[in-house]
Amino acid sequence: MDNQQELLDQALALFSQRGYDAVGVREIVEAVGVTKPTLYHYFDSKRGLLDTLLQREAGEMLAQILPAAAYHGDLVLTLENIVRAYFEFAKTSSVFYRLQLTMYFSPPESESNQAIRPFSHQQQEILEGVFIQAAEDHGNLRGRHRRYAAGFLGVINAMVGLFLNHELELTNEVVYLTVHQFMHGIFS
Amino acid sequence: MDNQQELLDQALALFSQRGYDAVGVREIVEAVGVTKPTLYHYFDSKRGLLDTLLQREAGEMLAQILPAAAYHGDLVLTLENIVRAYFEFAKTSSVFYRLQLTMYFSPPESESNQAIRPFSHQQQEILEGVFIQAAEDHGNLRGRHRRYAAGFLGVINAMVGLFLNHELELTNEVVYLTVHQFMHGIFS
DNA sequence: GACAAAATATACCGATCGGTATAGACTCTC
DNA sequence: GAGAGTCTATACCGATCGGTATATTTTGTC
Repeated sequence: MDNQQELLDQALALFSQRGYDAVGVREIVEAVGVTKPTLYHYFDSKRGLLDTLLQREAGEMLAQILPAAAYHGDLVLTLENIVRAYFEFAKTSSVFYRLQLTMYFSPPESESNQAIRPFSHQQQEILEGVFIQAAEDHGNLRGRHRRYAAGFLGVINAMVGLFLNHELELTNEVVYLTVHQFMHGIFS
Repeated sequence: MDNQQELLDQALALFSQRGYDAVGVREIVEAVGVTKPTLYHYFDSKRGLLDTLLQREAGEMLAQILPAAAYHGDLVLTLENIVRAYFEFAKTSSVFYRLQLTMYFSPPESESNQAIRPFSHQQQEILEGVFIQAAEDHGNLRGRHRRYAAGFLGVINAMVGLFLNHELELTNEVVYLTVHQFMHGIFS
């Protein structure tokens, strides 16, 4: 009976399936069984709906990743916690994970990308922070935090991508293998 | 004076900037300075325009990557060649690289994703083939080719992503570092 | 220069787009 | 139970969507 939340839920499902631009507000309100003025009562615009949706979902995602990214001297442990947090979120919120991934890689001047950018930026800073802190203990990491953060997120998203296509299960073993490979390469 | 190629060029630029769904055919023909029937004379539909565009650009991309992915017993050398080929293509065709990346991560039921899928599949098979061949020489790689291919492409795209955001130059040093990290991890 | 074919333009199609003016229904407070 | 504020529906807006019927211009061939 909560039309506002139902609108967010259906918008999430539809955006994730076919994309923000390809889904009209008409389709969203019909999926919920309400009319357009109801949507525009809660959200000022289609873009406002997207922003509210992101605040809800991305907020939850960051809330799960942030504590996992606390570095306390053990880089391997921290990276494993991060990967586990990403995998867990991908498993419990796969629909949003897909949307977030799509938006991150959407064209730079698209509304999608502009809406996700603050969230992506926070994500990037969290990961970079880990490598910056770790560089205090391991000098040979210094100055490479940006590349490492981007590469690390790249492999995480690659694994989640396989999972979303049902080509991989996100087990604890994959967590270990992902971090181990990142730290020591594919030969060890 | 070649309207067909100009239409493809402008479509590429616009799709890459703002996305396939957000760009109307009207905008494309206006950018070229022709009218809609001209576009529909060369391409049956907007989707047909996209398909023709992909055939042209993705064909060229694969043509540059395929020879670099020839494995002749030296995995490090092959991976460096692959990374170099990707980086070179990203530098000379950054607009299409962005579009291709966007389409690869676009929603599974979107036209964008469906159009790029055959190309993505070829890409994936090329990379997996390298790791399958290399596993004949290095047994400990066996059975992991899918994860390795996905992860490797993940870091490549992460580096190109930094480049597209002007946060990284794709130098030969980055080629070496990317492959070295993949093979031996961040500590060595 | 006649003729066919390819290329392009004018003007239009129905459908959908995001968004809203207006009014009625529901809920809560006093 | 009167009034205020929230919520929702009917019905509509101008603009744009992808696409096309028709006609005209250009181009190449003989």
